[in-house]
Amino acid sequence: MKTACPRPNAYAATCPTRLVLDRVADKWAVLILGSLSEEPVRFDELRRLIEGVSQKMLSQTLKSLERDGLVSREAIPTVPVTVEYSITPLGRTLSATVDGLLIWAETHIDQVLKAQKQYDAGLQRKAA
Amino acid sequence: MKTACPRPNAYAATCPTRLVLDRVADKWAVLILGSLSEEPVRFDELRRLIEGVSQKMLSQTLKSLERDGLVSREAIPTVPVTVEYSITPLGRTLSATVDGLLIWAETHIDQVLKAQKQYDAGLQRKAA
DNA sequence: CAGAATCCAGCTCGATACTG
DNA sequence: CAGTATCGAGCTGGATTCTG
Repeated sequence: MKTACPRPNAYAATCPTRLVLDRVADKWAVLILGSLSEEPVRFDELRRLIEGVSQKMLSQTLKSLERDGLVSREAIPTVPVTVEYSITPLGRTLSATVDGLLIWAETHIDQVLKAQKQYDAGLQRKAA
Repeated sequence: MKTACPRPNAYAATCPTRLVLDRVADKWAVLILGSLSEEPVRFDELRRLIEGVSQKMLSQTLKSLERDGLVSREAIPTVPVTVEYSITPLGRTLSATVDGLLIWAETHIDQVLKAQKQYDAGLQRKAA
């Protein structure tokens, strides 16, 4: 707890750490960042790439990401308009950090699943 | 994309990576894990420590964390009962990973805030 | 193609009250 | 102290429809 914005109680509405956490907590945001890691992608392409997004959530999330400076938007004046989204350098550093989490998930999911089974089994016995 | 559970499209309901992400996305879960990092803490103590939790969310989140094997619960048979929650080794590895995110937040929040200002300023001009 | 706007079903979460 | 149970307001997000 030696940082300017103290953890773990950095969640007061006034504290901006919360803002970042909320962003990462957003399923679609993480997915979008990942999809843009290799190259710029168009709106509709993203829609197909990210299975299950509604166009509302896609548009909404892209707008937030752009506002946060994590993604940049470029409208190319073709007919009809083409819009390319790409990840910014800032977004890339965040993405790298999030990757740490994904790796944790992949390497520890077995333990989590096992713990769940044991827990549920314990409840079974009590119920009986 | 060389992992067993492919990213970024690891979000299908069947894919357990999602489960972990959802856990991390949970504000209270992160806060609880942080609060337990030093030593075991009792329920009511947690309630005071974590400003703004309802006892419902605290109880609910603790239960999930316990089920996932991230937190362990020990009931001490005093009168009235005392219950101590502590972080497990598994929970500690997750917490360490999440810390990376918190550090990112602290070191980059300035850039994010600045980007937001610029974005909002841009909208202003259009509206005018 | 790239969105904006509207409508509403469902789930989350806080508040409140009660229990062992 | 350590919870559980219930209820309702509010927000989230999907489906649908429409525009430049």
